[in-house]
Amino acid sequence: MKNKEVADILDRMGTLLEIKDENIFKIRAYHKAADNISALSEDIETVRAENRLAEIPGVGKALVEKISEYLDKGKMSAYEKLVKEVPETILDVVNIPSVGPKKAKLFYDELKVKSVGDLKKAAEQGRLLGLPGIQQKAVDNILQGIKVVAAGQERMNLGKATAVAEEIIGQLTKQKEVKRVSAAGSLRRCKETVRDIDILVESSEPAKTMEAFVSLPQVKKVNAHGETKSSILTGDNVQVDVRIVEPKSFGAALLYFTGSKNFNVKIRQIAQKKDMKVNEYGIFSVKNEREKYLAGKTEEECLEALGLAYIPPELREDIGEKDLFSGKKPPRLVELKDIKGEIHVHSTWSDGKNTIEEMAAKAEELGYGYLAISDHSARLKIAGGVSPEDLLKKKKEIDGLNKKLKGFRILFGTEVEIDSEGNLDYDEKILSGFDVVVASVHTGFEQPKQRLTSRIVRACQNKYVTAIGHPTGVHLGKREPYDVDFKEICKVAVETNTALEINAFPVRLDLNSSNAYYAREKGVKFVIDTDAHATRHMEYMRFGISIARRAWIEKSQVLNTLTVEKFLKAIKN
DNA sequence: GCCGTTTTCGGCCCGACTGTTTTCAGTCG
Repeated sequence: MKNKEVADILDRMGTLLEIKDENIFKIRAYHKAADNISALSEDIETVRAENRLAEIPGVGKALVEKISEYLDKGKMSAYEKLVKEVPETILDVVNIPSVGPKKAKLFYDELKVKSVGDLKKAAEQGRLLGLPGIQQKAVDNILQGIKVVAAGQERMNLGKATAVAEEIIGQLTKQKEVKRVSAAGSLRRCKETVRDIDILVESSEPAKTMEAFVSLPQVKKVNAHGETKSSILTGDNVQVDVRIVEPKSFGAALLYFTGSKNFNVKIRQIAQKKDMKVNEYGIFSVKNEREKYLAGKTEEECLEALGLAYIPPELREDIGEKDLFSGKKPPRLVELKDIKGEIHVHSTWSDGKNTIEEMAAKAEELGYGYLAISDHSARLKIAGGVSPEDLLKKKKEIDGLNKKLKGFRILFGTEVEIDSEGNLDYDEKILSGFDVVVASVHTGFEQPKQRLTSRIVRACQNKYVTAIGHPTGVHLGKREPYDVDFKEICKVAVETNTALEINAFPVRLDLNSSNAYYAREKGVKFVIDTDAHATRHMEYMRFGISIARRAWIEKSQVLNTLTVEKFLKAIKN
């Protein structure tokens, strides 16, 4: 998939054009096209092969040519030309907080600053001071910004972001004057990764609440501290922004700060057509030059004023949004309470921290009716893979526990290795003994696309394989997904009635939402699993649900929303 | 550079905070 590459190059061009002082709308066109391409659920090379590039929103004749050139030759002449005029390394300068295209241009024009290194030197030697609009404070901010970037302010996974946010929300909620608190931004949309955390607060005493926020124990640095907006950095460099709004604006602000950016643009365009205006304070009619407040207390009320049904935050992205703005009700997406069991958790039989009995007790506590204990197979020695002999003992333990349990069933499962040739780690006789088989790749990530794909395809074709575990192998912040022909895998998964897993473990979140969106369109069935290695991990199910919802997945498309009897009937064999 | 249910030309979403200024530009979301 070259989607990210293409999106990156267009984004870079947008920024370079801005440094060149080009037309702002041209610049925006580049960024917008980049946004839409990175959110694309299909492989852009496929789109190109089928001559459908122009169907991507924001991509017109000129960009079709540039993108095609890049995909064909691996180079884009317009980009090459641009970096001859403006050094590419200036993009890193623009990336420094408090430095944007304008300041980068100023430093380049006046001081020949071409890189972050140049900028650091110039700042330390006092050469920035005295340039138009630059005083000591600005220099300090730039030096601080360079430090933060150096410390690696990457995106964190949804699990970590949720934990940080919920702790702060908990503390803010304790304030007496605080009436309502909600996360907003990409966290509320449940994106797989989140850069910073947005929190919205309704308070009867804003100044007091803001003071409390910037004084929280986890605050390392206060970046901004105002009446309605403050921004802090936590000990581990997570940026948290809090905004305080009035009751009559809470819904409008929540809508606005939840985004996504493009979603907001569309909402405002709809408003304009109806002689209305949308901002974070409310929905207003603007007939005859007079503004009248129409709605703002809740998101529901705001969307209704615009003639729209409620749109869950997870759907407020570019993918699949087309129908949302017609006023039609979005589908009833899968919810956490629909989940009746899961089929991919580990126990002390392999590398899990808890016994089968403890895992089962946790599942019951979560309200499930069944749980498949799917330990690693023999070959994965590093994770304590279960030998064929031990499988018999494990089965016995499960049978014994099941006799004691009422209204709950432990299933005998495995997470079987798909080896480098696509063979499974247990033979057919052993495989036939399991209730469920999750087949996964844990080795040979670097193999060529063709080979990796055929390994997974072969696993799907095995009549005992229930599902493919974490199908793309991504490790957020560590490892890119492996190079597979996802289109082919979806096709075979449908043909063979093999489910694809949405792995809810926060560093995985695999399938991701755009892959899951594509798979759903192709008719793939899903299982949502936590891959828990300890009882508490089973609470990660919520993140898998979020990914499924972002992919527009409904209850009927998720096998583990079925009761155990129906589930076992629905899977292969 | 994109886009069109009044348009193939003339629009293109909106506001807070900061740091620099005496009214605003730049950055950020």
